[in-house]
Parts: sequence; structure tokens; C-alpha cells
Amino acid sequence: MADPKYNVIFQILRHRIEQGEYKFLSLLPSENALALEFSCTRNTVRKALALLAGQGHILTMQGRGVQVIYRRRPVPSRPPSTFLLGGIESLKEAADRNGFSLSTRMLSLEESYVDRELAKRSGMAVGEVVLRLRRLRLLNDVPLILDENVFLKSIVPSLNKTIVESSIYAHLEHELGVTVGSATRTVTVEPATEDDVELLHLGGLGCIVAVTSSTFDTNGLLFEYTVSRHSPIGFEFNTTARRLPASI
Amino acid sequence: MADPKYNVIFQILRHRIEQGEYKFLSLLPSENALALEFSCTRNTVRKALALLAGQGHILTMQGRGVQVIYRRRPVPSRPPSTFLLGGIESLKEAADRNGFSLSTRMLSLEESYVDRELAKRSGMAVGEVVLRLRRLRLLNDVPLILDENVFLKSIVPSLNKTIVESSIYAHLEHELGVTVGSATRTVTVEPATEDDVELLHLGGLGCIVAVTSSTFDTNGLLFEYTVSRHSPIGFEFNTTARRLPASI
DNA sequence: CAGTGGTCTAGACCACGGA
DNA sequence: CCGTGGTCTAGACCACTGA
Repeated sequence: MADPKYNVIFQILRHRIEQGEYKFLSLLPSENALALEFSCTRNTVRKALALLAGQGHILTMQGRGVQVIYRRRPVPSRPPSTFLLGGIESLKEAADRNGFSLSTRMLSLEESYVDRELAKRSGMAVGEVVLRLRRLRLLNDVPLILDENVFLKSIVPSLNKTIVESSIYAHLEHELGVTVGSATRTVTVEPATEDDVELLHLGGLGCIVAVTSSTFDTNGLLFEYTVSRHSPIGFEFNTTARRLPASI
Repeated sequence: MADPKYNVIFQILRHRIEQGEYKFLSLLPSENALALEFSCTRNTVRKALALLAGQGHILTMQGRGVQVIYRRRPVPSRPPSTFLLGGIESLKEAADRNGFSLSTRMLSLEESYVDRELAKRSGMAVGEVVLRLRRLRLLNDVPLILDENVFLKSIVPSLNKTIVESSIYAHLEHELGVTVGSATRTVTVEPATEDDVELLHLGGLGCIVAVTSSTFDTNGLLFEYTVSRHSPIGFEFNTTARRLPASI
């Protein structure tokens, strides 16, 4: 099964919602009707609906129906977030999807070890051999993000300028066969350092947004720890919250 | 069914993980074993596991098992986020849970209408009658958040200083019978205004974190629009991302 | 009352991983 | 090969909404 049925249904329904076929505040066809249309059981439809709810596209109401709560957003002035929709998407993918040009400049690349301090922050074991990488990322030629990546050398044995300035994630996925399983992220705001001021376009603001991220591959190995220092200019992070038991 | 079985299982498993009974990087019992333990089917266990995965506590690996990826976090210096875990939690609840004192000072409260500009931002209809409210919120007596709430008057007919300075959400839920269905939030960073500088403890930083939020009740009515201006001092926002199809 | 979404069971088949 | 998680079906019963 290349693409699960619930995922196909999810894509179709999302498309209908985003194209306005199902309008803001209107009700979707009932679960039974959708099950009939897609020749599947209610359970399968419900999984597709759960995905839509997770994106903040719909709201299910017991006894009444499923309401569309998606509103078209104004076109963003830069990719709204590296991490849209609770999913996992690389910055390059996000830029492509929104029609922005992304370029990357490698600042440094070196082999190193995990010390106690990094171990505490990242969750990696003390003494692990890692590659440390610093990159400057420009959106539409404006330097907006300073990335500091740490990769486990056992997973990512080597990197070079070419890989690092195109897309590391494409390299990981296609060349190394690494796929991301889960990532936990923390967003904080910090005073800009001299490096930040020198390298990033901060628009006069003396702070940056730090997105710190620990990433597990699908084998359950914590292989990446990254701190992305974002210029606050145009930074946007979107998320949807809902009452807990509705997320099934 | 007061509390669904999958939710009970979820709570139990989460407790075991957070107490270290199931350790970081170890495997959970198999789904079949858990189904046996809790006298239910695999499907029900899987719903509980989906909730744990949604919190970044576990990572499921096909053919291998379910790995614990939860790490104990250092005690935060203030409640890490109003909106932990993709769920919905009021600031008061978050403060209580983390043992922080929260106090609130009402700055203004007035009746108003939704104009075109607010309609565009919030998604409310032009001309709706609303209550507009400004509050200063202090954590451990430090003024850290400036809240600007807009409530639909048809849902929240009246407010007063007492309600507004204790917990609006408790009032909504217990007195008015309003429950939250879904909320979409956007996090941005903005230059501090004069008001911000005067009212908030900014620690010398010239910016604030704006968390903008549109909230639907369980009847599918967009009844609240809020902009919370947070001091960047200690601001922290946590989230978990995972490959999409795993969220079922 | 009929129709909606919410929960749960029983059982099937598949894809993947490791011994 | 067996055990793991991933998908899906068929059908049941419940809780809630609105006519």
C-alpha cells in the first residue's frame, strides 16, 4: 500500500476545503456519506478527518456534523514557518512550496565530541562523535537564519560544502536512507549576539528567535540537534490546538 | 462513558513514562501485550499510543516496537508555555500545574464592534458586537504578559473586574457552559510599543512575542480573538513534529 | 425520533525487522 | 520464520442534536 487510503481521502478533502468547495463555516458531508463516496468504512474516513482536525481545517461536533473552520490566509511575506502544520518539512521544502528562493552559505564544518553541556541540552550521549556545522540561510537573498547543526557521525559520516549548501535533508533521505521519525522543538527569544548582528538582517531589533530541535530517525536514534537562530523580521510560527481527546 | 478507555490507558502509560518506569530509549510492551493488560483490542491501545506520540513521548517503529523518547526536562523558570502539548490549557492552569503564582490586573473593558480590519485579522463578521478587554498578567509578581481579548458578546454577554482578574476560562466553562473546540495560533516577534515598555518587564530587550489566537467553541462559533504580548524573558514554546501519517 | 459523531470489538491482511 | 507495528473492514452500541 503505497499511500494509505485515509491519506488519499485526507488529501482530497483538504483540497476541497482549501479550494472553497467546502466553504468556511459550512458542514462537510456526514461520515457515512463520505464512507459511501470513498467506498470505505467510517473508521477510515474518521482517520482522514482526524488529520484535517489536526491541521485546524475542521471541527467535529457530536450530533451535528463536521464544520469547516479553515480560512484562507493572506500570502505570507516569507515562508510562514519551517515547521508548518505539526508535520516535518525542511526549510527548503517550505521555501519551494511558497515560491521563495533559498540559498545557503556554509560558515564552518568540523568534527567534534559531545561534551557534558551539549549532552544535557541535546540528549545525546557524552563522548559521541559528531559533525558540527554552521550555515547562514538567505531567503530571497536576505540573510535571515543562522543554523547550528550537530549530526551524529555514525549516521552522517561526512558532509561537504556542496551538500551543505543545497539540501542536507535530501542527502540524508536519498543518499543515506535516513528518515525522520519525530522531532521536539522549543521556541525561545534571545538577545542577539555579535555574530547575529554581523551576519543576520535584524532590522534594528536586538533579539533573535531560537528554534531548538532534537530529531530522532525512524530507528529511534537521536541523530541531530539543531539550533536555528531566526531574525525576528517576518518570523511566523503557526500551530493548532484542540481539546485533547478529539485528536484520534 | 465518562472517560474513554483509550484516555485512561494514555494517562497510565504517560505516568509510567514520566516516572521512569519505562525508561528513555527503551521499548514499551508490544501492542498485543498492552491490549491484554488493559483488556481491550489493539485498536484501543493504538489510540492511546497515538496520543503519546502526539506529545513526543514515544516513537513507533514498524516491525520493531515502540520506543520511549521522552526525556525529563529541567524545571522551567516560568510556565514553559500557555499552550503545552498541542492541547488547550489556560495560562492559569499552566501556572498552577507548574507551581507558579499568577495574578491579573484589568486595564480596560469596553463594548465595541468588529470593524473591517479586526474582521480580516480575526475571521469574525463585520459589525458583530464584542467585548474588548486588556489585562496585565504577572507571573510570580513579574509583569510578563499583556493580553488583548475580544469576545463575542452573544457568547460572553458580560464580564467584570472580579471574573476578569481570576479566570475567564473557568467562568466561560462553568457559568456560561462554553467549551473550546479548536484554536489556531500564530507566534510572531514584534518591536515593543511604549505601552509594552511601560507595562511589561522586558529586561532591556526591545521586542515582545505576540501569540495571536482565534478560538472556536464546540458549537463551531468563532467567539474569541486574542493577542497575547509576552515579554521575551523566559518565553518558551514547545512543540512536537512527526512524519504525518503517524498521527492517527 | 432519526441522524450525527464518539467509542469499542473482533478479526483480517500487509510490511517490516530481526533471529 | 515469527513478532512487531500499519491498515482496513464490519458491525455494534452510545451520546448528542435538532426537528
